[in-house]
Amino acid sequence: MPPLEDEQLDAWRAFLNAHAHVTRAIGRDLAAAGLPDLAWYDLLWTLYRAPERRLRVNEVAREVVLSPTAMSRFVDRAEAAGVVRREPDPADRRALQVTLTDAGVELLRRMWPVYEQGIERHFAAQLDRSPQRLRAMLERMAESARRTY
Amino acid sequence: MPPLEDEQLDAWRAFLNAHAHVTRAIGRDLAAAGLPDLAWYDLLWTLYRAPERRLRVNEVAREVVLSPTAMSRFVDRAEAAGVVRREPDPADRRALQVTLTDAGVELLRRMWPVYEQGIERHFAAQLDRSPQRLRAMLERMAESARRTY
DNA sequence: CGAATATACATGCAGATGCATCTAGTGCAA
DNA sequence: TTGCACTAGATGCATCTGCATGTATATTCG
Repeated sequence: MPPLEDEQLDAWRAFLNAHAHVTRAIGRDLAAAGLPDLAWYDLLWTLYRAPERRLRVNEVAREVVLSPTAMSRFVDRAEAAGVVRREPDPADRRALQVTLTDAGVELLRRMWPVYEQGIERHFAAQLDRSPQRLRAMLERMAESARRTY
Repeated sequence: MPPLEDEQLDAWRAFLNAHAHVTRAIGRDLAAAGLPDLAWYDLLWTLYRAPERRLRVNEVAREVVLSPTAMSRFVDRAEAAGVVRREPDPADRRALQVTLTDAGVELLRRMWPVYEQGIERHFAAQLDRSPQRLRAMLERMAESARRTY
């Protein structure tokens, strides 16, 4: 492996910084609008786009990159808030399917404008003209890191 | 503000994913080597490169994007571990300077090979040929988000 | 100068996380 | 079919976080 160059290291630090600042800024925007955090959007949206709008707990966990433990409790909270529901999985009695409720879809809709504006202002507005290239690069990174599990 | 396009949104999700997976992978590598988390490296390194290797608590917090509360307690732990020390700031008696101990420098040195390899494998190896351009973009993002404080 | 305001850091409290562990249910294999 | 390793998910515990607040010091301005 070639040694790490200063420019690459600088890019890495910029990566960490950009993530921290942008997610914080969006989190603040959501909180200011009386809405839950970004993580809630991720959970709800992941279910929304899933086939039949339902996924098993561990599947959602993988999608949003949360440990099964954290997801189990996250679903507790989301269920208590009425935005998702746990239902038995007919195909496997160990498993539970998490499904989106109407209130969940509704929350998703309320969050989107605020979230969208945050992504737009802090992220998309700074992109070059080829978001695909960036996306491909980021996906290679995630893939590389995921493989080491 | 132009509406958010699908490609931009895809890039955003890839960004969140890449960050989550890569930092987790590096965290695991460090843990497997019996070393503390990435955040420790950030703290120590920030002090290491600071003028005179010392910064006030809130200054370090800003550098590594941690709330002052979190940093206060992080410094507690780091001090208990003997890698940093709190010293009164002669210029302001409210403030405390955090300084690196020899053991801190030593830990930094032990962590670097593992950390470097993680950055190299999961991040740098996936970069295009112009890390500067990516870096500039990421810095614009951080800057944009920071401004909204 | 002295009062009001602002800043640096610490801390009580209420969440939220990961790890190890537990329970229940699956599936393969002898 | 029964026994055993494996998987899905929940939970106790220790740890870490943010918010609101507290204490001490600095600064500003009438």
